[in-house]
Amino acid sequence: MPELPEVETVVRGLRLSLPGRSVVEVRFGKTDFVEDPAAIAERLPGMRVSDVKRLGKFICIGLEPAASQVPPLLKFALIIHLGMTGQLTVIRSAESVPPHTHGFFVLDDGRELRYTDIRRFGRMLVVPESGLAEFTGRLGKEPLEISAEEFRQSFGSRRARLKALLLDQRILRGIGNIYADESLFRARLHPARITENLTKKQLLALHGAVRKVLEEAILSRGSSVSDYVDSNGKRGKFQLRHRVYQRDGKPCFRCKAKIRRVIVAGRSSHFCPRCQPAPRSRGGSGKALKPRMHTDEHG
DNA sequence: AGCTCTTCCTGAAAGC
DNA sequence: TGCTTTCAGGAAGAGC
Repeated sequence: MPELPEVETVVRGLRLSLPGRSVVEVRFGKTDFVEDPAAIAERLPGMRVSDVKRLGKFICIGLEPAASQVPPLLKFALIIHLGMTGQLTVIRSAESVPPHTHGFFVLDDGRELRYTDIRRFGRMLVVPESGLAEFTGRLGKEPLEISAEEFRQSFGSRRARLKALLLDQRILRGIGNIYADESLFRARLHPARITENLTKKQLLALHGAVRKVLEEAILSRGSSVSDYVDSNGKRGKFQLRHRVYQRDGKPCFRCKAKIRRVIVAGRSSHFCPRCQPAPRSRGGSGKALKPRMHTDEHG
């Protein structure tokens, strides 16, 4: 599944191909993942790519009028979310088209940008440049940019489970199931722990673990667990370095205990029961925190 | 506020 | 063997 490291890898690849190129033609297959496909097909031809950015898990392709006599007031961005199985590739137009390819952006150099998405959980839309700030404002902080202090403020006083908060794009943008689980393992924190119960030290460990996991994954060009490929159609390698994700039943690399999988916050969550002790279970090395028997039901 | 359930969609895998 | 059911999951929305 494309998360921050995968999207970052795709964006870096697109940056080598797209800026300076103009869109000649747009075609769509199925369009149920596209917001206003007719407008996109009408507005993109003649536009030139100015830049490619990543906003969390969104890919943001900046477009400006290619003809110099047109006032550059009409800048906008094509924004794409890859969902679960989305792929964005740049390839010569003559190459064969894989199944489930539903978006074609023909470029002026004999190549085209293609969008392939088996399950069509992805999203595609255009946003005028004037609306980009609002779009970005709905998202949380970049995990690779947030400071330890900001991280502590965002997480410190919440009662939700750690896993739920890590996946919440309004708090941090870009983390998905893989990197949530991998970060929690490295911080030695159970996914179901209530965030406000964490010590300062634990929050700092989590902040560091998130950064480190994401940076390592980017260096490995992302995780290819199902359909993920980069803009050249190549798979990533970080799946070979996963320590808990989809390793249930296998021994923990650190302590040999069997990795377990449970549902937390509606998502399958993989963890080591020994390295990441469950909340309120006896067993942790004794901190002063005693689990409460009863809590008030309403809030 | 935060949890669970549902919806979207397809293909793989499990069940019968 | 072959058909049917279940599951997986990012995100958004409903309902509790």
